Amino acid sequence: MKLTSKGRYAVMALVDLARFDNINPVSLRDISLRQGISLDYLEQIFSKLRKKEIVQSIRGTQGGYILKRKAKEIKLTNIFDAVDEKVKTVQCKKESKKGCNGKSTKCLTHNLWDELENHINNFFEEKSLEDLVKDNSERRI
Amino acid sequence: MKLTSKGRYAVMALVDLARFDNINPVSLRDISLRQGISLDYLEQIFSKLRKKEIVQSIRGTQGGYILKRKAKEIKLTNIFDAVDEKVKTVQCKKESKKGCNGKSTKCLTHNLWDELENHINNFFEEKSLEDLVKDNSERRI
DNA sequence: TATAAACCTGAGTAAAATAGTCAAGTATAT
DNA sequence: ATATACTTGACTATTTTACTCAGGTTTATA
Ligand code: FES
Ligand code: FES
Repeated sequence: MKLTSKGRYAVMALVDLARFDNINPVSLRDISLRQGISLDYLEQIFSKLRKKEIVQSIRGTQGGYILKRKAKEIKLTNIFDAVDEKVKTVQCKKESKKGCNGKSTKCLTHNLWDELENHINNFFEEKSLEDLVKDNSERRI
Repeated sequence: MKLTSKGRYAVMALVDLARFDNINPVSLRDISLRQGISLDYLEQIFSKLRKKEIVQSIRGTQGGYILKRKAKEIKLTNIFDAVDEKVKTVQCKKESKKGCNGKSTKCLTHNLWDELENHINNFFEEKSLEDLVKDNSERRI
């Protein structure tokens, strides 16, 4: 079970962006330099974040990105959802009555993985971008 | 973030095995048929489980595997550890003072991922094989 | 109005991880 | 003897990841 770079970078970039929230748009180039993430890769990620209305883009010179919603209202779960970093523990289709083994009942471990999925998602639903920015500025004092 | 087949199968196979605990050794062939897991793959998995003393093998005809420890004392975390299904959220080496970005401080999200890792591992440390077997037999009543 | 900064889009690709298979054994109950 | 079942190690196809690359378009500003 591991976190992918895409998810990790998305959050990292947004924390960076959120720290300058509403002062100026932040260019991907700056984020790229500060956080050591490839610019081209960031563009892919921000394209998805924009489509899910987490950030807003401002084109042209002096352009960049700003948050579209308040940092408090952006949960980790929204970010992960936007970049397709999904938690997948069960093998079967949840809606189907069939199990992952192809049989007509769910497998011996289905409930367990379902519980695990909820356990992890709870964590993501609780954390907001604001929390992350705060945690970070506290560390710096 | 997803669970691999190896981890999923390891737990599934052990729940199957634990249900017959100490009556008879259970052959991998039987588990393979009941759970729909390739026999060859099961062999790989049980080789690891044996090395970590979670199961014990009995060779020859009528042979198979039995649990080496009590089901109550086998936690999910032990199983996952045995088959190298590890939870990996941070990118950097935890011991190192360097960050995942190559800089001399930890990145903006390091603490977050560390918390997440603990959150997930807590789940694995709480659940024992006994719990899983019970959950399952209850469902059947 | 020329220019450069910055966003935008889609395709392509190398490397890594996963999910197995395959082959050739050894041990033991019957 | 023989069939059942564990043991071991190598090998491979597929999928996923983590990017790169090549072209755009928009807009502030000199
Ligand atoms: S994971 Fe859902 S049936 Fe096995
Ligand atoms: S994950 Fe540890 S420094 Fe970034």
